[in-house]
Amino acid sequence: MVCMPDIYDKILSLGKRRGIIYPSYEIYGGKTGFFDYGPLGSLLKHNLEEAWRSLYIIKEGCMEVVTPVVTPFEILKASGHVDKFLDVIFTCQKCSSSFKAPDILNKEVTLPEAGEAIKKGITCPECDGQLTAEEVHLMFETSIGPTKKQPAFLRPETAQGIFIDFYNLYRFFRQKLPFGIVQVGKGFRNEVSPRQGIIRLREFSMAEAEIFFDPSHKDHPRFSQVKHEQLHILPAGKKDIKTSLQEAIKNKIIGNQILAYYLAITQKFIISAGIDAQKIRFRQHASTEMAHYANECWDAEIFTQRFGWIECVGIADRSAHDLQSHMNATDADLTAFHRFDHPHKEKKKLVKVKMDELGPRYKDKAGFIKKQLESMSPPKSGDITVVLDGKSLVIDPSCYDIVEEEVSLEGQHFIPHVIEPSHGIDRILYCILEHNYQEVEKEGEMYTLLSLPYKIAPIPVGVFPLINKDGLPQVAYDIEQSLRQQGFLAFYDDSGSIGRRYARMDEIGTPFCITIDHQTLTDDTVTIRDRDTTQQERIKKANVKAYLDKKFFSSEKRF
RNA sequence: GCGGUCAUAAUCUAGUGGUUAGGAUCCAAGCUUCCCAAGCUUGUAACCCGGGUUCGAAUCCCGGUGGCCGCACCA
Repeated sequence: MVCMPDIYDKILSLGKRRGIIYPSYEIYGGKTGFFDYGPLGSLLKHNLEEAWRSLYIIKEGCMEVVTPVVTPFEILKASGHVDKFLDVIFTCQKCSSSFKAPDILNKEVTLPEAGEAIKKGITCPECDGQLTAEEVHLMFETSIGPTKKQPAFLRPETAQGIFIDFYNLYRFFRQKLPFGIVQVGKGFRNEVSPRQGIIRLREFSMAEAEIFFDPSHKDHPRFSQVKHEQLHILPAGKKDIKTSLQEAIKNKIIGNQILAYYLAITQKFIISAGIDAQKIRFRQHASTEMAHYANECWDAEIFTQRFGWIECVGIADRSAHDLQSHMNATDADLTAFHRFDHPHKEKKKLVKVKMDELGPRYKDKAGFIKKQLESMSPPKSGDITVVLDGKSLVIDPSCYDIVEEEVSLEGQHFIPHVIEPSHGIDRILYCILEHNYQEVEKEGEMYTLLSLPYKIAPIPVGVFPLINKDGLPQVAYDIEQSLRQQGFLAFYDDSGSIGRRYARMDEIGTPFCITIDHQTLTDDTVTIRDRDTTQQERIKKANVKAYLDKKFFSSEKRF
């Protein structure tokens, strides 16, 4: 296909030229699926992640944790990743082609089953050669310990670290639901053959939130604030529609309010981060494509020129899957406790053990017998038998009383459910660049501008002397330093014409440029230029900080 | 993984076997410059890697690596 460089190429080119992104390991020829963030890219990514934290931690009240990347085998075994992130493939001995086993056998198979199929005479569909079966992981394998190696993986998602800590976190939140935990960090997937450049990475950054709640209360307290939000949604197997969240809930298109609430704030977040509101849709996963841990999942998809709709945020109802899995695998209690409004009282017959009789008679077995007696409901009449060392044993009635007591049940334990909004930071970042990349014609020349939201822009303000004499550079330099001391990453530049300096700043999305001219020397005023309008205002030097504070705080695209 | 296609400086590119690989942009130094990529001078900087054919290879052949497209895979 012959094509002009599309916007993806332009962004990669700009990114490389201006220190936003570089292909990793470039001087060694590069490695597919890995990208470096350069100086400005790091600032950009940091700003995006901070904006996300500002939303989830400050506004939504979640708390952040940091857990390891290296994850022992058994955790991902319990969570289902070891079994589900595994492909069984056939490799031909003769022509070395590889095939996914299910493609050839038309069903999911285990490795031994694939081996059986070979014994039964399955051969290479290309050349009829002898096949071997093997498993390939989509997780990066590693091991813990230099000598006695324990198998481990680099995490495929940050979420598991949160689930593992549930017991501690529930106590931190003083045993009250709902609460949310977030984590921002790296995840890894050893893609077979990553394409799509920065869109499909083997090592990527994600920002995940796990919202724990009582499944009998799937209402969200702030749902009413978002219920009129309009979303472009694409329900599984249906046509896409524009609808309000309220309608979507009413028509049972979205399963519950909590899920719907996070769809709404996801949309608000990505728009405020600079995504074009017209290029967002929420697509529901069909049951066949859902990850093993989810029972309802919506992807926020963002439209890009080269790749079309790409999944940038996955919002999944993970139900009790993960906590249940880790409970099954360990003895940990990962339940929450729901206190009834009024204790449930009921009369109950109980076995009361008399230890002064039982103890001397059964010695060291007495404790074990006591446990059994107390946990059983007493028979209406006759002897009570317990099982000791595999044998039935009749317990003498003198060892216990049967009493009727009123017991009060204060509440019950349950496994919290989880809604998970999971953001692909790198993908969102690319989409932000694409949606804010503008080429305008300026006096016959192509002029490049990144119209980034103020808080995302890597450099918030440039400071220039109009010309390099009469002491203007020193004044500009002092202002730059002063802004830096006050928390603004100001950038001093005195090279080239003033227009070129504005252009350089526009190209990396710097919202404001301060210029020092001769008037500054007489009345302490400076000009401050707006990136989007190119209009200038003249303000007092002393008011620069306040001016910027106000602009950055009242920006439409703030968080 | 299979097939197609491509690979020249930070970026975009010219270069059909023959001098010192050409241009533009960017970048840097200097001059100039009272507000939007102006101009002048100077400078840094490239043939993806490995073999082969040839007197001679950026150019032709083979292999590898990487990008892109299609299929497959993944969500």
